[in-house]
Amino acid sequence: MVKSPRRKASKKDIILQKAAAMFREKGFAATSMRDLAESVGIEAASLYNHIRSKNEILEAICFNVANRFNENMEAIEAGNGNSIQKIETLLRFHIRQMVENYEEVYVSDREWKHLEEPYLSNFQNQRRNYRKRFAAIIENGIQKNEIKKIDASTAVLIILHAVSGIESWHRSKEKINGEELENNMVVIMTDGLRKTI
Amino acid sequence: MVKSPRRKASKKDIILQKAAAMFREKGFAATSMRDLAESVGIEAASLYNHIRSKNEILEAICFNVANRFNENMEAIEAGNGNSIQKIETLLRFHIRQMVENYEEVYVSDREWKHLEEPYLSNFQNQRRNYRKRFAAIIENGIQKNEIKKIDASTAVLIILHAVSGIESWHRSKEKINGEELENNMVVIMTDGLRKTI
DNA sequence: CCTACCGATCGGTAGG
DNA sequence: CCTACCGATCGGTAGG
Repeated sequence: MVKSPRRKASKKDIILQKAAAMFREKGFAATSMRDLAESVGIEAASLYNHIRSKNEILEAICFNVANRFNENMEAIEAGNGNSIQKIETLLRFHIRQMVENYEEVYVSDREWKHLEEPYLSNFQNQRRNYRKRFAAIIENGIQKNEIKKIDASTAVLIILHAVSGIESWHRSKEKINGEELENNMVVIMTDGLRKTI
Repeated sequence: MVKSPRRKASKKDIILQKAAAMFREKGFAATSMRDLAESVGIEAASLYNHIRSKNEILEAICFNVANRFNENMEAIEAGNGNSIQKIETLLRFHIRQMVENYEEVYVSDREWKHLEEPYLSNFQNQRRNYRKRFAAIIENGIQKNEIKKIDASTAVLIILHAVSGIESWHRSKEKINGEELENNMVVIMTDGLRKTI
């Protein structure tokens, strides 16, 4: 799903994919290598022919996701459009990532605390950097009078966390349509709840 | 902090408080009873004179929080005010709980998956019920033409998750003032980002 | 509240 | 990729 097309999923890919599903469901610490091995269909010891350690799996998941978001941020920064349009594009990207790829994204968002140094610091820095760049877009919009005078960091916080809550949806029976969800969120975030007309 | 005044904090209270801090920091599964005992200042075996099991601690934290939120919801449902006012009151309650009591609230929000049956189902039911009641307030506002026609469940999702992200704030050096944070969030959620005048 | 200890399970390795 | 196994650590109990 995340991998480039044409290439077949290797055993390592399968392990990462199953691991993301289990880490999301039970959490990193509560998932044992024996659990994971069973879901892959091999013995626990055999996992170590494909990965070096349990932590390496988490690193692969977290940095895969981080790279994807960073690339998208660069594209948006370089693109045209006013600040509201940029925020809308970012918002739609986040939502789509959450819907299409939600196990990886969810794990990266909630389980990164279990990374070990130096990966932990590296990841935290990337996170901080991403939020700053997001806030800079909002601040730019405020200066240009496209966005009302709110605290940019608070707005970033709200947007990022609002989107990361999509999981509760994803598994609901209603199975809200992805596009409809996107549009609803965009309206609420950009225009608020209150009826103005 | 949560306890009724006048009564001194018992050893059990101290254990629950330290546990909330550690569960938030490292996660439930990654916190050992030996870790917890050390932070309380006794041996691991001695914890069991005050609590029955590790899971009982999590139960106490989660249901304490759930009860507080349910009581507040009842008060708001029974009170007067239009739908926007009710939502604003709910929002402010959530934010305040998160700021003043955030270790307990955070743990209840992120670690409840580690509850065991029958507590797990009980907690999930209360959660679902709470969200339905929140959505009902929004739907009522839509009918009365106070709120624009958005999907009420999506709005609840956004609001609840936006607020639960406050933790990243709480520990930031900026130490944003609680009241200022509240006002910023209320404006963004009710009026959106776009400048309308 | 402590010392001493239990069986179970953990992440990971040796050797083939 | 498996069998066999390691030392460490886990939640929890017995007995005082």
